[in-house]
Amino acid sequence: MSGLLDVIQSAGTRYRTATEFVEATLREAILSGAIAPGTPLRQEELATSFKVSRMPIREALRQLEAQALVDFEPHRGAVVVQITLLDAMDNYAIRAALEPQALRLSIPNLTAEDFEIAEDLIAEIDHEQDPGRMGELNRRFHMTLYAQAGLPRLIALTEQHLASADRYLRFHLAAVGGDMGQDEHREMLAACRIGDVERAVATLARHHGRASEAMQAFFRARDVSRD
Amino acid sequence: MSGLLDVIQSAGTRYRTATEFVEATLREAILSGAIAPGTPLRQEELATSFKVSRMPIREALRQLEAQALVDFEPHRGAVVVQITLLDAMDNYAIRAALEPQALRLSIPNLTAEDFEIAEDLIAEIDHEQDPGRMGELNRRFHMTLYAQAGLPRLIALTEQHLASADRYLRFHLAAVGGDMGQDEHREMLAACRIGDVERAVATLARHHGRASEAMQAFFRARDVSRD
DNA sequence: TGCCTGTCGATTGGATCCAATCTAACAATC
DNA sequence: GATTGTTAGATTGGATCCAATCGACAGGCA
Repeated sequence: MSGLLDVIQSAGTRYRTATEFVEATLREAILSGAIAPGTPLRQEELATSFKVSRMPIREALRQLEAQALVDFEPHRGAVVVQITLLDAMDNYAIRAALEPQALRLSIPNLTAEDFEIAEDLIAEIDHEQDPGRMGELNRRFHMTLYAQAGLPRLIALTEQHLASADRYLRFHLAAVGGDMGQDEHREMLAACRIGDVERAVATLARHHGRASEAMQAFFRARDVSRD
Repeated sequence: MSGLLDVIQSAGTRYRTATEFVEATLREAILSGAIAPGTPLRQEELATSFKVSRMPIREALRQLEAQALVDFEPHRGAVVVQITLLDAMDNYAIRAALEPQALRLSIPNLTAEDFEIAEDLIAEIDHEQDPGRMGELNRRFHMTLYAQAGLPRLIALTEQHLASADRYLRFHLAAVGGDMGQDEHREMLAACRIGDVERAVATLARHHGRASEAMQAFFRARDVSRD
């Protein structure tokens, strides 16, 4: 371990084990696209660049496998899972199931502070140019509205799949022409404020449906196979 | 490895690595309740009983951690996650979100063969006494109706959480007095046969709602803390 | 030419070993 | 008697080592 934990600990978030650090870093890299889909993840290579042995790498890869971020083939190693239209649709379908549920349960518990945070995030998204940060702000806006659902596993699962959506962000933005759906964000927030669960959920469904259709048309138009 | 893989390969399902075998076996044991919630999973102990070294054990435990079946605490090891009312409600909420989505997408693709299989499973459940097998049959019935959704991740995630529900099966059966909700099963299947998506989904929602409420009342009545 | 086969390097799966940390029991102090 | 410090054993995290498997390529054969 030696020098690694020092670096880790000086970097803000504290990780208690090398495995945790490797897992979090790799996940972030995969979700952001820093490591391209299809890239083979050589254990020895990762070990030297993380300055640890292969063991924490392997444990981290197993966790990422369970999160469906890498494919494992015995004696052939791990590969970053591809992005296909099917995967994108799959992700949308899962989010379209989980997010309304989370929202429905959360709305009754949302506070004035939550509304303020959500309001600020909408404003930030308006002024943001960088696609990567836009994705993060979008994620935080949605999670703010879901966070009071009171069921930790539901919230974690929702966040995980919302984060996975970042992998499709480039395509998403291209598909919808840079429109993050701010109108729907505002309408959702307004509905949450007055406790109108049905309208909030319906707006969210429209949000998902519109994005999903745009993405589908986009992929169909320029064929998936590349990238 | 030596003697282990022989045993594995003669046991029906073939596992390609010891890690896979350990992971599947432990998950099964946790879900069925063979390993009680709260049990610490000592790596050395598991290693000797599986007749492998600690390494495949560790990788398997990491995967189970990502599936929220064990809790990991640095330098303290893995523990089978507890069963609480909150967890049960969490699981219901997730299933209540995922399963209608899977069903909705699957119904248009269901074939006559699927209906036959589902029909047979309903009959089998009628005549089954053993709670463990009843849980499995119930799971297979539901999955049969979801299996044609066409989205692999959605299906896998649904199955995973349906399987997790087995952990609450004992409580579930006690709560509903042994009634697996066969009336609703029959109504769902009938609706699927005639392609009535809305009625099928509504019946499923009733199925979930009834089970969830019974479980909640049951836990409340006899307090969660024990078991 | 085209196909099969065997060998070699690369890479992973698993075993063993060492270091770091936690738990628990016990001693010392107030 | 309760609390705190200390130390030994148990247990995990990580490193290193060895064995098994895969892919590519070269050579033999029809």
